[in-house]
Amino acid sequence: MKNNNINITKRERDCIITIGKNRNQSFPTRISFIAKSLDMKMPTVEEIIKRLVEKGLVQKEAGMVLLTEKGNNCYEEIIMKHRVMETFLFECGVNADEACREVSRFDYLIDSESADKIIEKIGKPEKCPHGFKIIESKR
Amino acid sequence: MKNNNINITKRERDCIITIGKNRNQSFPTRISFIAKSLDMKMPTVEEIIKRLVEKGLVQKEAGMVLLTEKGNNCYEEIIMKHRVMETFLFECGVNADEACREVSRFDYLIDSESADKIIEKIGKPEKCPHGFKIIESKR
DNA sequence: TATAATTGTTAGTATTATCCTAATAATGAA
DNA sequence: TTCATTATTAGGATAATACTAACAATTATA
Repeated sequence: MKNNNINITKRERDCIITIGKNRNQSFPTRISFIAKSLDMKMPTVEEIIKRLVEKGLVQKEAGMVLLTEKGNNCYEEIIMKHRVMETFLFECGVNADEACREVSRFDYLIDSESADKIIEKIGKPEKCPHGFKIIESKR
Repeated sequence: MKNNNINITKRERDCIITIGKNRNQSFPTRISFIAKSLDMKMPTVEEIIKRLVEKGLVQKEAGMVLLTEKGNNCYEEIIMKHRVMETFLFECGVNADEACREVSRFDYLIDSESADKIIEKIGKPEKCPHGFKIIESKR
């Protein structure tokens, strides 16, 4: 009730978002892809992924980086929190992609219980305002 | 426009809030007081304050820890962001002191420009919902 | 005032998260 | 098979957060 369900860091969040976004793509998610997406070097990504594996959120399979069920839940939660907050900011008059960038800094810090309550107030948006993709902010 | 005006860490934020909250109190703000308030040891606080002095947000005077003008502006900004977000969460049905605790995790990450826009939407609350004091969250 | 208690500071460490380069290993493509 | 890409490991570096121990300075009190 008081804290977030899963404790992750900003960069772990970024990696989860990158992997999750790429789930249903034709090409598999690889360390190199995540590194390119987030403008990081591969060993840096390797280390963050290592931690996510330890936390049971990610698994490696034949060179691919996949979300576990737990990781997928975590991803869905962050996306939900992100969209809800972003929609709110957008309705306040913040530019859509600016709102996206900004919310990326703290979406993962929002309580799930709070996010649920915000949803009741604001509705569950299926996508970012204006259809912008959720970005993994570069630090 | 894209980033926050001043770059501070979570703990720097906590210290600024503690000092700012104590500004007009009869007793001066000391390292020991901040340490007690935030449940940290004095050398830890000393180091964070050292960084805040380097950033021009805090100054030391006769054993007292004071906010500079810049530091005071920073404090006012965070408080504003905090209250506005907290009010929003409260209106969504989140318990007042829970909202306070939660918002303390990310208030300092909100853009000033966004906060201004939220204010136009939600009004400028003079105090937290239910009059709870803004707390410096314990990590 | 002398002593005790509280505060402040410095030194020295530790941990975690982020990052990197360089080297090597493995895999895939041509 | 050779080249290129990708993955991994090793080895560092830095910043933020935290601590204990030791000592200095200040304040309070007996």
